[in-house]
Amino acid sequence: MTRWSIGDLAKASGLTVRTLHHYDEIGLVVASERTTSGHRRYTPDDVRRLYQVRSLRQLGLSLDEVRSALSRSDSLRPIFQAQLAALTAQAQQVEALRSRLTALLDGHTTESLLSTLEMMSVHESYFTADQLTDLRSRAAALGPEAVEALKASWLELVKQLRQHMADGTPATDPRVVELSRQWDALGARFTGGDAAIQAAAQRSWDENKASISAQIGWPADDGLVDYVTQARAAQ
Amino acid sequence: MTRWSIGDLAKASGLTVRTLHHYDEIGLVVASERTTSGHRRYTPDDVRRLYQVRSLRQLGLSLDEVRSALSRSDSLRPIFQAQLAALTAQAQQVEALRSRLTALLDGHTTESLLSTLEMMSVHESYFTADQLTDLRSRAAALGPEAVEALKASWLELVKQLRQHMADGTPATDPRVVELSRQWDALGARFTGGDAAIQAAAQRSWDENKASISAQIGWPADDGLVDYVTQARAAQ
DNA sequence: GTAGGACCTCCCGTGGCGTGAGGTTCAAGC
DNA sequence: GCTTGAACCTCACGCCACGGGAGGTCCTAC
Repeated sequence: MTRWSIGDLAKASGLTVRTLHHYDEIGLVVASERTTSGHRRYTPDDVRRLYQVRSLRQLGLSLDEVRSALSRSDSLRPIFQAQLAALTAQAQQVEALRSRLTALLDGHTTESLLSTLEMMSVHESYFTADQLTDLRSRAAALGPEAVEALKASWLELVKQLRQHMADGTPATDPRVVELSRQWDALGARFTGGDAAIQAAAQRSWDENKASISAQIGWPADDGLVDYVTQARAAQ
Repeated sequence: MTRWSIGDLAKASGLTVRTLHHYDEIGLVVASERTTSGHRRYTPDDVRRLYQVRSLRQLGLSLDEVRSALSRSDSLRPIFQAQLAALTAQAQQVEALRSRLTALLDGHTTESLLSTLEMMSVHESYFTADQLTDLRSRAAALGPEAVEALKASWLELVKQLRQHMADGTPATDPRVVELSRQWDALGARFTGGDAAIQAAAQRSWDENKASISAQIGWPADDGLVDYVTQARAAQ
């Protein structure tokens, strides 16, 4: 029995009949012989080739890569090296995702998960990767409680400012100017005083008012930012 | 401007117009409004949803997973945990592939790459993962030179046995019996004397004679194994 | 009023097969 | 020799997350 039927070969190799059909279709592993009625007969050479294909596939190569790897044996080493580089990159990406997920799961309540994600997502459109790394490391350096404290101060600040707005206090009022100074100081704690990051935040703000408003809990287009801008001018 | 055109939203979010079309088609992020002529108008709520989708996608979730994640916020945590588990598994697989590739690239000449792979592949059909780990750690413990020395002894043994076969020496001849004892001893060095591994090897042998023959460099069906089996019976 | 960019829908293509449908052939038991 | 059920054959559509193009309409700025 030196010829294999497709079913026996499928069992022996652990692949499916459909997969062998597919390899035959695309000419990757073709049954060298056929019975008169058209049934595939795999020769030992075909079987050898199939096992080579299977092992290369198990290393994560695409069928096209497998094909060219088998076409000339001297192309194996560069292909392997490329594959190793690709796998290394993939490993890094997977690790990055994993750490983000673990951080999210560890540090947040269920309700805050989505809004946190949304903020991250929005921000990533406007900050460069380096800037984000910066922001994150700063947040990490401060520690989670400090970050929470900052957020609380922020909300308190916003509350007072809106109260002044509602009261009709002019933006040039010393109390408002003082609040705007605190606003900027708080912002600097987040941005590290980096002008580029502040500019990116400003740009993000200008272009995303509407969509950001909901997630931070107060209407974004009620003129608060403009009010602070005016007050800042009077500093 | 509280409504976004699809092009502007694409630019702002970093996605393509086609992607937004796709999300609209499958009902994941639908533009709540249309102009009279049919152009999509995204409301702030739509934009918010899009950013949520984008952030969940960046964590590696499928569109279906994103959909169910957004349907009920309490499903976020389990979904994240599942995703984390999947990513962990993926990271392990990628690492396993990477180490296999590095080992291959470090330890083998170009010509031996393919046949090594093929043998690995064939063996993996017949050994369990644990048994393979066993085999590999034993090979690692012996060190590469020792493994090469074993292979050389093996080839020498085979050479002598085939000579005896060609000469017509009966399998019960003491010299042949001694050689069969060495054969088993060598095998034990590989298998660690594990009966299950030896049985798996035997099964692999029985079912793969033809395909194995080429890679180990001598015809597999010339009766050598049967000859040794007879000799072993006379031990 | 006209150019050209933005938008619309429809539809085929990707990779690596899974999963039938509908028909032929093989192998084992009577 | 005959029957049956398993194995095999060839289409051919489906998946996932869109990419890309055709062919047509609409909007906006000059």
